[in-house]
Amino acid sequence: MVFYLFFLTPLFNFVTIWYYKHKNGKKINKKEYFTMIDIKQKVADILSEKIEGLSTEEIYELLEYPPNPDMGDVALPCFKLSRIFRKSPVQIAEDLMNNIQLPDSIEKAEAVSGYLNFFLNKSIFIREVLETIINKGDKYGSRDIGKGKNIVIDYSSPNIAKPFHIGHLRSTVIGNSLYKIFEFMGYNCIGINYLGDWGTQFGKLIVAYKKWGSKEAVENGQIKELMSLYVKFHKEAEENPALEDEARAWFVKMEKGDEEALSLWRWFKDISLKEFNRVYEILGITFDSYAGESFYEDKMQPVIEELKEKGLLKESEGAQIVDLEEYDMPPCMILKKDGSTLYATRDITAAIYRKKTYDFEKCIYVTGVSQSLHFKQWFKVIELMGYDWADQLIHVPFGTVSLGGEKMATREGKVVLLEDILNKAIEKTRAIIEEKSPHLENKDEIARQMGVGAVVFSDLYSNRIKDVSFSWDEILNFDGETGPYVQYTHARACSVLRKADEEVSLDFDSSILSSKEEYQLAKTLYLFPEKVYTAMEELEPSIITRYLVDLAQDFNRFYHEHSILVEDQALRNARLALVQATKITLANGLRLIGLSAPEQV
RNA sequence: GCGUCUGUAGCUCAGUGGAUAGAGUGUUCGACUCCGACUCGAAAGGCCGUGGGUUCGAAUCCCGCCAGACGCACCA
Repeated sequence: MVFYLFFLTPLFNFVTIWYYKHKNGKKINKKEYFTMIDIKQKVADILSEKIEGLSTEEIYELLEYPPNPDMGDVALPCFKLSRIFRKSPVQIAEDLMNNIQLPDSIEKAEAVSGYLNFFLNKSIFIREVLETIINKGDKYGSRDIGKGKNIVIDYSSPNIAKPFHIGHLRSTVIGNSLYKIFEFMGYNCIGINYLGDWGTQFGKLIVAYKKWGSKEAVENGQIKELMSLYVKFHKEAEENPALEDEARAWFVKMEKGDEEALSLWRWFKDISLKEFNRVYEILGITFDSYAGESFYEDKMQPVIEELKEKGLLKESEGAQIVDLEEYDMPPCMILKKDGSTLYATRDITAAIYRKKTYDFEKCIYVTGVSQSLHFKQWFKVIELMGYDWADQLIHVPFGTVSLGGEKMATREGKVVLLEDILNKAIEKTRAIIEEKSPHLENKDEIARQMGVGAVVFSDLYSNRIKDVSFSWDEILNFDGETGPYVQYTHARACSVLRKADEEVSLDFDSSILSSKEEYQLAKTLYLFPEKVYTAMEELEPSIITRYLVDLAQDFNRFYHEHSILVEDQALRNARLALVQATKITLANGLRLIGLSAPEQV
């Protein structure tokens, strides 16, 4: 699927351009054409006339961006062509250079040791890029490839009765970013917070509460009291394993509808939700559905029947399993020997329900990498049930968060609460604002946006599969490649535009923007749609995070080297357009990773 | 033991089979009468874990080994 989408990109552009060119037999609409600029496409079109035996799409795939600006803007490595044409790559590059006819938009082509390097006409390129961005505004980088298609994203999904700690942040922010990215690509997204509100851990909590807790203590201590009961349970259970059986028995009672068990469960759930919602509010994250595990309690029986009917269920050591030995996997357990259900039972049920309800094109699960096998197993069960949409289920794993080298474990009480981190980050930002911009309006809101931004950005900074070691110093560091740096850069661009106090006009002379900083900035701006697309394809928000740092750096270099609000009106107009385009792109990118883009900080 | 993932500058990390492997941070040295210095520039810093293989070409693909993380039936 990934390969398929990748292959489609150039085709999509090609077809779209063709469509615009031929629409109603009229000349193409300039504005529409500019929204589709694709410099590789331009080069591929030129080359395809001279290279026989390769389609435009194949040539497109060969093209790359040179590592160094001195080598041009787009390059064709001729080594692979060498075999087809039985000529040396050097020769091919030179022959092509001498034969191709360059349009105005390409200044020159140079053959250099087996590469054919194309140099764009800078002025035309900058004009096209800036016009595109300013015309499209907050749609710059968006597509409509997902039009009419649904994508379910299952993320955050904290366990009730456990505190929301730094480990939960990753699922929340990665999922939230994927939601925004797919939405930007035209998909209709359904964000589901699959709350862990069912299962044996409630049995444990009930046992602990009845033995060592009290109504008063829970009402006063809220989730912290629940957590300490949970921790105490595991401590005691080490000495007295019979407690585990008691806990399982209480869960069986829950599944059988025992009123005492259920009312305690509801109470614990309410307490937890209050806490979670407070954190989501600080983060500024919402969900379309909070259908947690308990939602599927009355829907599992038919699925178990279905597994039985399809001959997949097998008894083993008293439990009901689906044997996956044939696929080199341990069995997928469906029912425990006491007849109660498990995680996999609910996941399978939920997937079937979601397919029926949302008719998704993809259903994405954002969870820790430690659950990889679990997903592999039950995805296989769905396939064995004969559902051809099994390949639409996608597990998006992320690395483990550790605490000073040790794994965080709620059971042992070793956690850093997310709310504490967010509040500290906000506090720190607030202090900086107080010092640097004491006259700022709504300081509290800006402090929240930037403090949260710092934490979220740092979580989305590396490839999601990497393990992270939590450190207060790192998460509260606002220097270098951080959220505040990018947000600050955006605010700075806004500030210049405010000072200019004039409409940014599209009527500017792009040939004035001739410095290397200006050209480099335009090139980076150009890359944004491609980066967003890759981030979607690879389900990897860090691609956008990285890009934003590059863009902010390029802008700051430009800003440092050149004055924008100069007397020369033509130069001023052109540079303001560049600033406006940067502002738009930074804001769009920040939005896609779930950060605010305040205009003043 | 088996399986999955990770290993790149002192540290944290980027890096589509292609040209001289890049940022940030830390260290050293610089730049503010100037649009917001939470900024910018320069220097130093690399057997890309290791040994083979494939290829015109490998940090990138394949195999072995080493190190670490995470899994491997009644938790989620």
